[in-house]
Amino acid sequence: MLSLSEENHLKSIFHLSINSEDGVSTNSIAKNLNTKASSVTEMLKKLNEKLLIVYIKYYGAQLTELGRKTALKIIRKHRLWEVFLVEKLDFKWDEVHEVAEQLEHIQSEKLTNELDKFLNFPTHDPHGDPIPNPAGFIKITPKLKLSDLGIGETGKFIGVKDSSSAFLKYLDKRKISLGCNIKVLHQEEFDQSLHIGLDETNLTISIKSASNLYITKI
Amino acid sequence: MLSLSEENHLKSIFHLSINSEDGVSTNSIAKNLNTKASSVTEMLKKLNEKLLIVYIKYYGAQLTELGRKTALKIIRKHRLWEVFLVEKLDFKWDEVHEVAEQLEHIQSEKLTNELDKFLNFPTHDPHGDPIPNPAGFIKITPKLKLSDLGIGETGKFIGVKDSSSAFLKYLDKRKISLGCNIKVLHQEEFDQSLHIGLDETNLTISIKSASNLYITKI
DNA sequence: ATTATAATTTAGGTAAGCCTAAATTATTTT
DNA sequence: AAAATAATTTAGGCTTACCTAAATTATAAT
Repeated sequence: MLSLSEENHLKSIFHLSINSEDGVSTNSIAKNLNTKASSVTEMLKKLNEKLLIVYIKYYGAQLTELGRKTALKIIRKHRLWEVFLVEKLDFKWDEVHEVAEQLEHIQSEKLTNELDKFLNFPTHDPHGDPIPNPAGFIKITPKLKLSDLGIGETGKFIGVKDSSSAFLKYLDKRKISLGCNIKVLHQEEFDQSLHIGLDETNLTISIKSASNLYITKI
Repeated sequence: MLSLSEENHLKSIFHLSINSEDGVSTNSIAKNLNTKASSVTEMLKKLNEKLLIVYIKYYGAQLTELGRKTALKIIRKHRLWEVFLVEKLDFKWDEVHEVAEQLEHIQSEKLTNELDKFLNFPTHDPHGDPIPNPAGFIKITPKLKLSDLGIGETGKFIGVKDSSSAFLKYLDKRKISLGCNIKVLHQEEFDQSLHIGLDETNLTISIKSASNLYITKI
């Protein structure tokens, strides 16, 4: 069983290593977790001992396969709880993070898997990030935005890039809600705005808005 | 903000002071929390400093009004999560405690209140214990058992006393489920068993089973 | 290639929350 | 009421997870 701090360090290393081959630096972890580099060094030694990372002095940390799986199990919980908060408890997308940061540390496989079932096995969280399976497996696919679709293509709305409350209100007003299917009907030439079909209705949104919407192709 | 350990001590004192006027003893808390008396003494000093309890050396601890409200807010969360686990995630009544012990420490008033709403403002947890309101107010009523009802009276099934899996299976088989209404139709003289009405059906249960079912009168 | 700067680690300290063992106070027994 | 026993507190240690400041190593600049 890992401590809260150990779990947070693992998660941080996972996120920071997404876009880089080599070791995650002590400083970047410290910045990410709002602690000091010396505290991180200490923890890296411990995680190395526990075979969760490979830590080389002055070089940085890399997750082992075990560490990666462990991180992804925490991330799985985080993202499932986010879905729960938004879909069942009417949280806004920008309100979920702080609470999910706490909920992700609850230890109970049964809880996680029952929650998954209750939510109907969602594939993505409200920010469009994929949810790992129970074994900590994840398919990393580049995030697709609505603006990436061609004319005539349809996508399922799975998340937002910018979750400012202004943007969320904008979506609410237009009845664009998580999970709905959006078809790109036409693109204006002069400002690239998109005409889209949504359930029974059609509407127009700016290219800026469209590039804020994450989708999966259907 | 209280630490996990502070919260657990408060809760423990609350539960241990239910049936006694005077101070809760150091030893009883230690036993309850699986720690040592010396650790408890330390904590009692701290909680006393924080005005959550009144602690008198060699006498024991009593909750202040603030401490009581604080304890009840934690208990509110515990019981709401228990309802969630049983009603939404198909946990059995005897599986919920360990997980609820973790969930009760999540800090977010919004979360607690939205959960309450989502569960439709339940009044009792699956063990028949009342759920405090958001301000930490609780109406303590003696637990009523089905066996306490008179002939012709109806009660709503709100919890079980013994939550052994044998008993839970017994209830499942007879389709006696949380929240259903039970009317006492008749009592056999020779073994005190009860004939009860339940939705469309009638059935007979032993007096022992009846005294295991908590109800509220309707 | 030195030197300056930045990143990292080490050394040593602190607070929380636990522990054991010894000392103290309360309670019960005789 | 004194002695024995039980409960409680105090004293002193330990571990985890932080911290600051100093020392060390890596990297960039001249």
